[in-house]
Amino acid sequence: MTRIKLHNTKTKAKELFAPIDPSNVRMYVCGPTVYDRAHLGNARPVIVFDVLYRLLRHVYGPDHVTYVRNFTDVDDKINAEAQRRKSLGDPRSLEELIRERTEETIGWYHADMGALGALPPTHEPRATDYISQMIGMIEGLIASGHAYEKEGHVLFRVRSYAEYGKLSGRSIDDMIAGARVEVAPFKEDPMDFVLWKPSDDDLPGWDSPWGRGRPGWHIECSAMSEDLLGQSFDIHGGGIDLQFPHHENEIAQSKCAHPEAEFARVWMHNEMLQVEGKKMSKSLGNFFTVRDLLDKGIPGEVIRFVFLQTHYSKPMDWTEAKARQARNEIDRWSSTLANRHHLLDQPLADFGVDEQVLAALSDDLNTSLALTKLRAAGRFIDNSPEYLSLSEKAQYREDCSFIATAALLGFDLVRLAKRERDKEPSRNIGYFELRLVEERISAKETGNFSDLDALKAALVAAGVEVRMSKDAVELRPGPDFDSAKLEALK
RNA sequence: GGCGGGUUGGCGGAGAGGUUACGCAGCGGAUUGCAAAUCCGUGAAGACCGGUUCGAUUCCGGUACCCGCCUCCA
Repeated sequence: MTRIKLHNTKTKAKELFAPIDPSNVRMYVCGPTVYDRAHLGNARPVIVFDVLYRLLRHVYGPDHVTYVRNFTDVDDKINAEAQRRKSLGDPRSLEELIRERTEETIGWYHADMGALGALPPTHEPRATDYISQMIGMIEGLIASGHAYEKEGHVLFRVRSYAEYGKLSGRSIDDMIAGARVEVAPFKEDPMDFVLWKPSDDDLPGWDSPWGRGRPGWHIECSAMSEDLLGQSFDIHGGGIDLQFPHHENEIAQSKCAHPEAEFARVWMHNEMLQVEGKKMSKSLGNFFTVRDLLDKGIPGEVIRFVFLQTHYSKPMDWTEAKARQARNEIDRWSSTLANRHHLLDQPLADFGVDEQVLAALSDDLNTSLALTKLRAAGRFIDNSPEYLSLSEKAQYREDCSFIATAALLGFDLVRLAKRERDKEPSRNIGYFELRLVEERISAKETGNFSDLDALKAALVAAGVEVRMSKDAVELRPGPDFDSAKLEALK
C-alpha cells in the first residue's frame, strides 16, 4: 500500500500517515462563511484538500474516506446583509432574509468550487443545524469548569487548558503583553473567548440555558466534527490564518470536552494566496472572486493547474502569466486526446496511475512535482517515438493510465478532450483552410506569395492559429479568436 | 513586540549532501516558399556571512530583505 507522508503542523514534522481506522479515514476542513461569493483565496484550501481527498480515496478506497467541510452560516456579515435588505423595505423576516442569503451563497459556492473540479465532500454541515450540539458541548464545558457564564455570555476559560497555544506556538502571557484588543469587562482573562453570546431582537438567536443568543465562531467546528467524525479523527485542515485563534480554540474546546480523546491527529495548513506579489485586498484593487475569473473566460481547470504548481505550504502568487501558461499545457493534453475517440466514448479500463505522480502526491502533497511527472507522461503519449512503437493494446494502457493519473489530480481530461473535439467547427474555418490550400498551390506556381501571406496575417489578426505543414493546412481558433473579424475577411 | 512562511537560472517552480529537475522565454538545428505548430539540442541558478563535511544550493548558526498571522479573514 502507498505510504502517505504529511506535514503535521501540530508536531512541525513530516510524518507517516497512519489512520485511526483505515476502513474509515476521516478529514475535517474549515469551510467558508457564506455571506458572499468565494474569493480566489477561498479556493486554495478547497483545491489543496480536494487533492488530499482524492489521494486518500485512491489509497484507502472511495468508500473508506469521510470528508467534512462546513458552512458557517451564523455570522455578523450575514446578519448585516440581511439587515440591509430589510432596511431597503423587504417585508420578510430577518430569519427568512438570512436563510435566503446563505442559501444563494451556498449555491454559488457549489457552482464555483465545482468548476474548479473539486469533489463534493461527504458532508457539508451548516452551523445552524448543529445549535443543540453546540449548546450541549458548552454545558459540558461549564460543568467541568472550563467555561463560565457572565452577563449572558459564556466564555471559555483559557487558563484551564494547560496546552493552550501549543498548536500555534504562542504563550498566553506573551499574547496578552502584545495584545491590541480592548478587553471586554466580563472576561476573567483577556484571552478568554466567546462560546455563546446574547442576541437582541434584530439578530438571529436560539433559546439556550443562558437566554436567547447565538454561538461564538469556534464552537461550531468542535460540535460538527464530533457529531460527524467522532471525538477523534485523522486530519484537520484549513488556511494558516486559521491556526490562531480558530484552530487553537477548537482544540481547547474539544480536548476539554473530551480529555480522553485525541481530537485531530494531523493538522494541515495551507499558506496564503497573493495576487501579482501582493496580498489580495479590496483596497489594492486586486480583489476578485473565483466567479470573476470564470466569467473572464479562465476555465476552472486552469485555475486548479496554477494552484497546484505551488506547494500548499508556500505562499502562492496568482498571475496572468501563470494562467496563460497553464492554459497552454492543458490545451495540449486536450488536443492529444481529442481524436482518440475510443477513449472518450466508452468506459476506460483500470490500469492504475503513474507511480511517480502517486509518489509525489504521497510525499506531503507535492503537487508541483506531480504535475511535472504528469507533464512527462503527457508528452510520452503525445505520439512520442517510444509510444508509437508500442502495440495498440499497450498504447491504450498508457492512455488510460494517463487519464486516471490526471483525474487523481482533479483534471477530467475526457471531458476536456470531448469539449475540444466537439467544438462547433466554424464553417468559416473550413472555408479558409480550403482557401489557404488553393492560394498556396497557385502561389507556388506563380512564385508570388504576397496574397497568401496577407491572408495568413489577417487570420492571425483574427485570433486564429495557422498551422501549415507540407501536406495539410490546419486552422485553430485561439483564445483571442474573433469570429466577426474572420467573417469580415470573406 | 510575539509567532510563522519565503528568498533557486530572464520568469515560474521542484527534488537531492556529490550525478539533467521541469515548464515558459532565449539561442542553435530539423521541418516550412516564409512562418506558426512540432521535434532535437543548448547556455544560464540557489540573498548574504560563518560553521559542519573530502564535498553544501541541499544540514546547523547568524544577518538582510519580502510576505502573512496575532482583530473578521482561507
